[in-house]
Amino acid sequence: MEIVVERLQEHNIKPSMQRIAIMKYLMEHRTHPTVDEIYTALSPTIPTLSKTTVYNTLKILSEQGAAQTLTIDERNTCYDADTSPHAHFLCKSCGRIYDLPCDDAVKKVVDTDMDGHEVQEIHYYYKGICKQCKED
Amino acid sequence: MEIVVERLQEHNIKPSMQRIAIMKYLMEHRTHPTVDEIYTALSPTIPTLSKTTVYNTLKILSEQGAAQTLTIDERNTCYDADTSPHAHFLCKSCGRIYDLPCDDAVKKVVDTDMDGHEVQEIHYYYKGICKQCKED
DNA sequence: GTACGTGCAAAGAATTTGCAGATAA
DNA sequence: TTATCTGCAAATTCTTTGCACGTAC
Repeated sequence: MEIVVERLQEHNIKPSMQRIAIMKYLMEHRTHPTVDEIYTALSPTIPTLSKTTVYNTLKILSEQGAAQTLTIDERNTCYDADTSPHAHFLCKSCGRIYDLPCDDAVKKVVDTDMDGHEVQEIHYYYKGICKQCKED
Repeated sequence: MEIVVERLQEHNIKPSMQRIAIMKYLMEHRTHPTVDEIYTALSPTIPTLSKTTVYNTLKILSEQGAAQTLTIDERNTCYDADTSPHAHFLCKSCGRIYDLPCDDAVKKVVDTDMDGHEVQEIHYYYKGICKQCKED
């Protein structure tokens, strides 16, 4: 619990009850949930929670660097508490998003071929059929 | 003109007047336009054009591999006639999307660390401030 | 004639906004 | 107090759907 509060404070976010719950959910569920998934999961525990607050909170978390916004899924925006450089794989069949290690060679690209642009965010997305779905 | 028709046919898309116009626009404007930009640009020339047709056509182009769907911009989906492997840079200030060469080392990743997943699409997105905006 | 393409209007879904009440330093 | 946070409802925006008409082979 305390680690969640610290995480918020490290990123200059005042730890309200709702924000703690949302940050905590993101840290414990590395499934890259959508706004709706988070809302649905927390609603029973926090009956007064509104979707607006989930939207607001995720926006702040993302802006302050406490979470990452993923646009890999065209339908819904997803969120990830892991802000370290890593790639994502979206399975077109089951919809799951997997984390993938980000090769060092890949990171190097940023320092080289950027034509003078200043890079603040890196998103590596792969899409296809995941191992599990291929086996079925 | 003929090259546009060929491009459609190569991807098993019947070349209607609207489809040719949209494919042509994409091939001549490498600015990664949105549905709205394409619609607005072509409307004067094709007064009866509907946005539904633009949506339909871009969906087909993307499904058939004649164009690429980009989700780098959280607000709008963008389209790119260049389907060869290359990365994209989105400037958070001016909103422009730049093409970037895709390092060979990057492509290699697909064959190695994929945990058995079958990759069908690769999207490399970078975000930040572009050279031009930094100079202003 | 039959299958396909187009475009209007309506529906649907995701997200944002305005604002009033609740909360906290 | 004084800022900020929350949550409802309404508005907005993007995209899809249903359907009738048009077109082409």
